[in-house]
Amino acid sequence: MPARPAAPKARPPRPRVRKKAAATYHHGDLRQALVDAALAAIAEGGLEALNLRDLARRLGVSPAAPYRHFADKEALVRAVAADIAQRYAAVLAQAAAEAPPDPLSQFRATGVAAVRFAVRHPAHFRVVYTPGLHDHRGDDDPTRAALTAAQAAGVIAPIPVDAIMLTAQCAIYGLSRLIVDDQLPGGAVTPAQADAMTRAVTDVLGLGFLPR
Amino acid sequence: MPARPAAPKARPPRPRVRKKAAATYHHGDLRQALVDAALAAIAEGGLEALNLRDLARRLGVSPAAPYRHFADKEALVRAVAADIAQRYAAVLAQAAAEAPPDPLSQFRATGVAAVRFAVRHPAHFRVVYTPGLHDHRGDDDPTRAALTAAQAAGVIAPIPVDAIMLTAQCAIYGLSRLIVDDQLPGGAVTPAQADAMTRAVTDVLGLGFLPR
DNA sequence: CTATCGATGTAATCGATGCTCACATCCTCC
DNA sequence: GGAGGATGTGAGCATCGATTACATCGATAG
Repeated sequence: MPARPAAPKARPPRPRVRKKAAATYHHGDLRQALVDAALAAIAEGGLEALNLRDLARRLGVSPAAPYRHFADKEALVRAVAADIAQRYAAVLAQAAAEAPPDPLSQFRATGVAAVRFAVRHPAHFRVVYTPGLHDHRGDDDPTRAALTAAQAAGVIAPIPVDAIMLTAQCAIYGLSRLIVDDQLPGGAVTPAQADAMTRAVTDVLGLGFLPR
Repeated sequence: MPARPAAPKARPPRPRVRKKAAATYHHGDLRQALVDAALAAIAEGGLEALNLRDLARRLGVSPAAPYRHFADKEALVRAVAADIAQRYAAVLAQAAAEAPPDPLSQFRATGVAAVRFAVRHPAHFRVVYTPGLHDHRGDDDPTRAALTAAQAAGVIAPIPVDAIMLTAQCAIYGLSRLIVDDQLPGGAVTPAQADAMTRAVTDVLGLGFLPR
């Protein structure tokens, strides 16, 4: 019997990338397909719902195939986290670019953008902040930049910049997480409510470091 | 052959609670023992390292025994989370009781206590704040109480209390999580550094809502 | 005292999942 | 057109959560 029987299993045709057609055996770009599929699976059911066999099944590939591209499950998740981190950073940068240049506007805009991202993509937010999956310590956070510039220009009060930045980072991250983890009184949070909360938080913070 | 052979398997003697001795078969208080063992296992290796078979093994009990006391693994983890939540609340309450009664002191004391708990018991902190495991929305947080009382006494600025409380909660929770998840620049955080950061954050917040 | 019954623990087993290994297939490049 | 590396397959192992039928124990009623 030949190694490849007539009708081994009905499989959906796989998208090809490198060559035109001749669709079988090799996938084309399994690595990226895995990352994309994992992204979708996580968005649906969270990180706990991610499972390599299911991913392989959806891509019409054997359960062992993913291991040709990722050493283990965690490596795949790290790739996914890197992907998410990139989009997240892009969203923040764009928000800052579109906002007026004054420090409070910048600060508020990036804060709102960060919280919005968390509200819209809670599962992705959790993954990108899961310890060990991505390093956020080098993030050149637009918030930091805006605040540093503001103090250099003498627009904000003469308190240690580090303290301000730390407080701002904590408040925005804390708000994001509390919303994402549904741990705020009143239950699930709508996008509009999230925006209002972000504005409230940035205002209170602004009271602290803007001169009056 | 008798149902219970002479030397079935060498097992460590199990602690008895109900009666004096005659140690075999029934454990005594397996439920509590499971919670305690889970607490220890989580403290060592985090929630991912928790596994029912290992727990059963350590307690000298069959892998199926835990299912007599918990419907499934999640039920056990929920019991553990409740246990942690109780200790966490007690720690916060004690810190508030020991601090001077003025609002900033109260606020700072509970903040410091919360962050300290996170630094000392990072795995437990993560578990108690894992979504779905424990409901924190009813937490009568001493911080909230302190701030409400303070505003009632006219000690803080006339800004919406809700905004202040939200900001404070976000900042303290955010700081705790950033430390626990090791996502702050500079790597791992010592208890002393954590205290300093907490004080910095509470001070910046205090600038916002304390009248000047 | 003893028969009974509910509570608790056991043994055996299933199904899902991460991962490995030997082998098959295909593409590229000399 | 042949060799070799890259990629995918199939079979299978180990671990773990969970279930089921059965065993054992302790309390209690008669």
